[in-house]
This record gives sequence, structure tokens and C-alpha cells, in this order.
Amino acid sequence: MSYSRHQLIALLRKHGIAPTHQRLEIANVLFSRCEHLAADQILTLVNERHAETSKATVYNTLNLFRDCGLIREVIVDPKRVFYDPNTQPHHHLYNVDTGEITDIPADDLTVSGMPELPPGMVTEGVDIVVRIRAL
Amino acid sequence: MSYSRHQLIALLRKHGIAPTHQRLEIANVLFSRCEHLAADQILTLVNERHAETSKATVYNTLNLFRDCGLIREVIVDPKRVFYDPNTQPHHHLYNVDTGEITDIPADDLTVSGMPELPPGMVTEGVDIVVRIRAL
DNA sequence: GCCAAAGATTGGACTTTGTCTAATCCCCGG
DNA sequence: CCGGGGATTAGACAAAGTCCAATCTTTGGC
Ligand SMILES: [Mn+2]
Ligand SMILES: [Mn+2]
Ligand SMILES: [Zn+2]
Ligand SMILES: [Zn+2]
Repeated sequence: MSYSRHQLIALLRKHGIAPTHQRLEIANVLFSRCEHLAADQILTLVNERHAETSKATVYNTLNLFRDCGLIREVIVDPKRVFYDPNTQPHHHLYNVDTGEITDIPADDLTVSGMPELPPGMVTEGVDIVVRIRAL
Repeated sequence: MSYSRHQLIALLRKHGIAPTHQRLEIANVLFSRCEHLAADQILTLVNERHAETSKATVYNTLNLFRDCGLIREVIVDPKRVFYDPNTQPHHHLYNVDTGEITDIPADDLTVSGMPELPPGMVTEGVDIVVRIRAL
């Protein structure tokens, strides 16, 4: 679960991302704890020891990581985007009361009856969100 | 597809909503065109003829309609919430290039292998978003 | 129909999430 | 040990949405 500094450097390099101090800090936060974190949580965590990463860099970096396929976005909360270090196809359980997001392995859930796509269109992904609630 | 004034009044009353002028205008926009509209699009449409509904009222009303089960939210675009006059279980095709949202009837798509829920939890709904793209 | 109370609407200030910009900084290749 | 391209930054900016206190409507009882 915990990555060494040069494992993180290798991970970024593999995705064509130059490893800077800030990017490594952000990657470390994302990959060490395997949770679904929002930008402002990442900003806080990264500056926990001593402040050294700006808000702009956190947003820049998350967008870069996303564009390079290192992480993916999870769109369940209309208020903020969550970032998921797990880019394997999988789905999410969303507790609407607490906001907690839990993974559902892809092979547990099967979807059948996918509609025909308009010609010239390809599927980029299928996201399933199971909204749950207490009671 | 088009509702008369007192059909709309009956619809609101059935959901325990007092029918005011503004609420009827908003309901009319939502139910006459069966699209997935965002708050600011609804604000524009409702004030097309002559301005008479404020931004605050549009947001208040959409939240009220949602809480009363008259409409539902569609969370696919991190930038804004879309409102869906169709509250029957169904799913969505989301064109990530254009932002276009299309319905997928619930019976077309079947999900199997739903995970056990933690005890005391109930499923509020299952949302499937098929993200598509040109090419 | 009339009136008061309860509820709805409003402009505008405010908050939150995220983007942009132009100045500065850093780091790597030659 | 440079020089230059890329990265970082503070802070301004933008968009979506909420909140508030003042005002306006609706409604139910008479
Ligand atoms: Mn550090
Ligand atoms: Mn009108
Ligand atoms: Zn996940
Ligand atoms: Zn729909």
C-alpha cells in the first residue's frame, strides 16, 4: 500500500510525467491511502507536515494525472469531483448520507443489454453508482 | 408531451406542492420538453417570454421538486446538475464531447451481481452512465 | 369576497469549487 | 555552469449554488 520514493518516480515516468517534488507528494497521498479523495482534501493532506504545494498545483496535477490515465475521476457528488487511484474498471457504492464511497470490483457486477451506439461512437466507459442509505 | 395548466396543477398537488405561478412555469419547462436541463437553462427558458422568475426561485423549486420526487437529478457532469422529469428507473448515455444526455430504458439494461449491503443499509437507486465519444 | 397567517419569491451578498495568468522558480541537457 | 522550457505560485476571476431579510402571494376561515 505504501510506495517508496523511486517507485513513485517510476510510476510517474511510466505515464510520461516529469517527477517533481509536488507531484510526488500528491501521488504519494493518492496511492498510499487507497481512498477516493477530493482536491481540497488532497491539498490539506499534502501540506500537513509543512506547506509546500499550492492550490493551483494540486488542481493542475490532478488534471494532468487524469489526462495521463494515472488516476480517474468519480462523479457522484454534485459538489465536488473525487479522484480514484484505481483505474481498473470497477464501480462504486455511494452512501448518500455520509458521502462515503466504496469500490465494487468490476467482475462482481455485470451489465447486459447495452444499447447500440450511434455510428462513429465508441464507449469510453460504463460507470455504475449504487446509492445507499441508512434504514 | 404538452401539459395543460390544470394538469400541471394536479401534478404538483399530487406531490403535495402548492402550485404557484413560478412553480407552474418551471414544471411546464421541465415536462413539456422531456430533456435533461440544468438550472441555468431552466432559468433562461422560464424567462424567455418575459422575466418573472428569479434565480433563487429556480434553485428553490428544483430542490423542492427533487425532494418531493417529482423530478430527479442526473450527476454526470462535474460542472452542473441536470434535472430529469422522468423519475422511472432508467439510465443514461453521456456524450463526453458534446455533453448530450440520452435515456436508456431500464429494461434494456440488466445488472447482476449486486454486492451484499452492510446491514441496516438500503439501496436508494442504481445509476448507470455509459460515457461515449466520437471516433 | 376579505383578512391575516403561513408560505413563497426576490435581489444581492456570499460560499465553494475550480480555472487562468503572468511572474518566478527549478531543473536538466549541453 | 549556463540557458531555456517546463513547473509552480499568489491571487484574480468565473460559475454553480446557497442564504438572508424584506416583500409579496396564496389560502383557508369567516
Ligand atoms: Mn515534504
Ligand atoms: Mn409567463
Ligand atoms: Zn474506486
Ligand atoms: Zn433521463
